[in-house]
Amino acid sequence: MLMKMTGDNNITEVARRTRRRRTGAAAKKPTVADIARAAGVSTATVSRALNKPDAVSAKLRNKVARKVRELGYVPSGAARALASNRSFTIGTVIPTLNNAIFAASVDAFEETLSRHGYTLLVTVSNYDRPHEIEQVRRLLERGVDGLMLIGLDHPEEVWQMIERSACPAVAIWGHNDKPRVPCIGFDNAAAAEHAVDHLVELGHRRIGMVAGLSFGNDRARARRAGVERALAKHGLPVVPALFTEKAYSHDYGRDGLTELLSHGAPPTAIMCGNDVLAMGVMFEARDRGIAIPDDLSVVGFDNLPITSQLRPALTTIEVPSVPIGMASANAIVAYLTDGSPIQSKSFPAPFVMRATTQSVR
Amino acid sequence: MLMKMTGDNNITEVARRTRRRRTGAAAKKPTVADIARAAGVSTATVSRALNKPDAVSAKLRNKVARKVRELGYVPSGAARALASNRSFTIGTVIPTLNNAIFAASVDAFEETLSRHGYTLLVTVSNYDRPHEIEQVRRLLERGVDGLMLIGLDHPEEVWQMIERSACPAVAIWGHNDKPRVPCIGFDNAAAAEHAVDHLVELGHRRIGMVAGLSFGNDRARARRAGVERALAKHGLPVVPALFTEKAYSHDYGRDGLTELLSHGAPPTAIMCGNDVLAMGVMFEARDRGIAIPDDLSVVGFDNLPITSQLRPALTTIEVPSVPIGMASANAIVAYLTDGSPIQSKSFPAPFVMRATTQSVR
DNA sequence: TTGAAAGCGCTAACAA
DNA sequence: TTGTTAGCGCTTTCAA
Repeated sequence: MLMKMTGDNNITEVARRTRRRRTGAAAKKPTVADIARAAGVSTATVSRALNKPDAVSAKLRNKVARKVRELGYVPSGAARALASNRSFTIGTVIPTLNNAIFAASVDAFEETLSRHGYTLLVTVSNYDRPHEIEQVRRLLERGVDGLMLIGLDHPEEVWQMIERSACPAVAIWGHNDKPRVPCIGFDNAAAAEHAVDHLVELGHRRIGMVAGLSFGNDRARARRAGVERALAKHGLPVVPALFTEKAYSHDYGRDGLTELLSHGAPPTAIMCGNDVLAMGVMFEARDRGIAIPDDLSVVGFDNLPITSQLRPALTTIEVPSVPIGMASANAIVAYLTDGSPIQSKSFPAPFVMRATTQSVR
Repeated sequence: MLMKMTGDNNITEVARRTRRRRTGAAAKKPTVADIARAAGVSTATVSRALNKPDAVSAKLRNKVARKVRELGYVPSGAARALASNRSFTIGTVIPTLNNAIFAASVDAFEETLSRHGYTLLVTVSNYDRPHEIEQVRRLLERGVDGLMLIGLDHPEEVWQMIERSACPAVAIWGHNDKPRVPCIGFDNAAAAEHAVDHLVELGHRRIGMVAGLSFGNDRARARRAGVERALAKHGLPVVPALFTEKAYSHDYGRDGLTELLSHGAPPTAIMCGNDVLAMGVMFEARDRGIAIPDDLSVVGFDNLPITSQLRPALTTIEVPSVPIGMASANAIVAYLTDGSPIQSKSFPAPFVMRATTQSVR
């Protein structure tokens, strides 16, 4: 501390040292300036060598590359984001990761993003709307370049924040003619409707449903609506007592069956809002000695891997979660790369006929 | 463009306008300076009002808050990170989200982080080591404040990057006396060993294993090691033909059983590396008419929700994935908040005895 | 193809 | 308690 320096430098140096102390005395991480100095070029050249190599002569490019390696230089994402207004980061808020179908989509989404140099910021809402608003706000603060949301059912505040921030967004899993943001998904209602058509063809007339919770969940609602639409189409009654909504677990599925069975004229076929509920129904039926599909037909939704292993194997609907994840990531990246507008898209959700459905006896 | 201005201002203004055009002509997002001006205070006061409200008089605090709302101000995470050297972002690289157990941990991890104002950056390695290195590098570039890794088996480069960057890290799911970074998990080997003890107690002498792939996977390796250790302890032979490693799917589990069955003296009990493999074994046994547990005992690992619903219900080992996720998030946050060192911790992994194990007949 | 230099928006040291 | 101001490390004009 005894060295002499000019006033200005002194202040600068003190500040610099103070900062360093905070970081932990030790390693001063190299910056572009350090690389530039070591390579005998300007910081602009270093930046260019790193980001648009073609704009730099091979000689300098190599020299820079060598120094980067030698000094163990790691660019600062924050500085880069601040200067370029791009974070190479995409945000998402999903209800929960603890659901095989969401996880598969997110997995595919991340993988695709990663391939293009983007990192995924994951946030979960727990199906809580205020919390979702908060999460979107935070993602926007973090400066994400794009946003992915599950479904089309979001608080107005969410849409507004997205619009104000001009952040490109895509909603997945849903399907709608005039969504607030482009939507890459499939037609939940049509898929459910088609399954019921099949049941009706088999001769079922008393068809019930153990649906997923529809509040704030447009997919669950669409599936239920599809069932009701099909019933109406076939001139069948929608018996309220034969429709119940349950949270996502095997046990709730069991409860669902118990509930429908308590009706004077129980259903001969049950459409379920998802495979987990359908499995719950199957388990409860098994424990009650109700034979599936002889006494009762059951249809699931999602086509989880295990459903094909059960006996009887579950008839269900395949959800294109991986294609959706990939397509939405690609759409966002394309938009960010060359401005191609994000197009809504609907994937097919094939009906998977297996062994839990049979002609009514 | 006909207005006059001084040389210096001119340059500045042009640059400013150019930037703005890139962003999309329209909305000039407000900055601290705008808020400061509107509220008639300094930028420092705005910053303080936002970050450490107690350091600002109630009057100014309110004034600032009002202007923030009025102008729709959203702080820039990048600028904040650059200036403060903190991103309030934690990174993780997991093998895949498409695995109920990881997903549950990550879900709990994120939730806990979120509660403390942190956002989770998720990255997946797909069990690919070079890719994992790349992902860690990217997370570090993004300036994460902390890192969460699955297991203790990582490329040397990963450890080095973590050390060089002085980024606090925690490994989860594993257990080891001298891990490279603190480890919050459970003793996979001991849990597996305990399960085998149980099998031996039931009189089993020919015990096989359908293990998970152990390459680059210390958990799978530990589970296998635990089984071998238990066998040795009881003076039982480790028959190589009775040990096989399989990837994560029901079908591979089926293959595993087929393989062990081809041995002259097939096992009377099979320990599995995870529940999915165990279910595969059960399904294959069912299809072959092998009665579980009468003809064959089976033990899984993970205690997936569905295992309790199967008949017979699967005997397995409970993995504390949610506690692990929460504890590791809390540990990182505590470190970041007040420097409390991250302590390794091992949770119990209880043996869940159900109906797939029985005395050898 | 290269360099000089002006910011990007914020925080924090220091002075008042 | 508040204001001034110097950066944080990078990108991107603009000029050469």
